[in-house]
Amino acid sequence: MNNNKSFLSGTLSTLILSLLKQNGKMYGYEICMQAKNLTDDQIILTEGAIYPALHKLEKKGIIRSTKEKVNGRTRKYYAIAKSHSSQANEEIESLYAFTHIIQSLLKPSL
Amino acid sequence: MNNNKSFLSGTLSTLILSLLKQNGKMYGYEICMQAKNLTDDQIILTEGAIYPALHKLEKKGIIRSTKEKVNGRTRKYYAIAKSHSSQANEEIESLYAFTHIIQSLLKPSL
DNA sequence: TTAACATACACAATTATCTTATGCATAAAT
DNA sequence: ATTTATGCATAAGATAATTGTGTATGTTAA
Repeated sequence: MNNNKSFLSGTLSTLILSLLKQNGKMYGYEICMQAKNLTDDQIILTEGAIYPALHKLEKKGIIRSTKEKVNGRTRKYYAIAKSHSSQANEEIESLYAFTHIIQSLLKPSL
Repeated sequence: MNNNKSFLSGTLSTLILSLLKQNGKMYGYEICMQAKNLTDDQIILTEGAIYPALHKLEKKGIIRSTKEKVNGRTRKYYAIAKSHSSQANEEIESLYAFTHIIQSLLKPSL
């Protein structure tokens, strides 16, 4: 990813899991586009970041992939592995909680 | 830092700026302790992370340091450089906004 | 009294992660 | 015909954090 001064650094894989959870299955390019569109171009996930992240998550067994041919182009769909859905949920909740902690640090008065 | 699966990755220097802004001046150890205490041990800033981050911010001119001897121990106080306070504020606001974007991605229903 | 804990800074090796750039390939649009 | 969009992948380099270590002083408990 590239903007927001790279605040996203450690959050990419968890964001991916969150999007996969919400959509069931998605392919890499779709994840990039959805993040971009949902955040009004504020979060840009680059291919150089997203594909290695997906590969790593798959290697860990947290997500699994299936290939599909659509309009002559191959899509590689990813979905959260059933066996790891609770782990994924925990990670997502953990990131959500983290954002609140940061907010409380940044604006302790609120 | 070490817990939260390292979600803090790209946010450390901005968190430092935020704490410095709130407290006027602080020394490294104090920053670690305050982050730990304010977040109920949820955010642990390690020395290996905090000191390089402080040095980098100082090198960039965003913060400045002054040494003070307290109880025989030397403390190196840091404060936001007046010339860079607006830049620091922008960064803090940017991180704050970022946390909201992430939240909207994680829980689009809310 | 001495071992443990707290305070306080710093750095170095390793690992993790992201950026930037590039490459391949097909389809649609201009 | 060329650009734009779709779609995956990898490699080099930069950035940044983890983990471990080192130095040093003050306090507290066994």
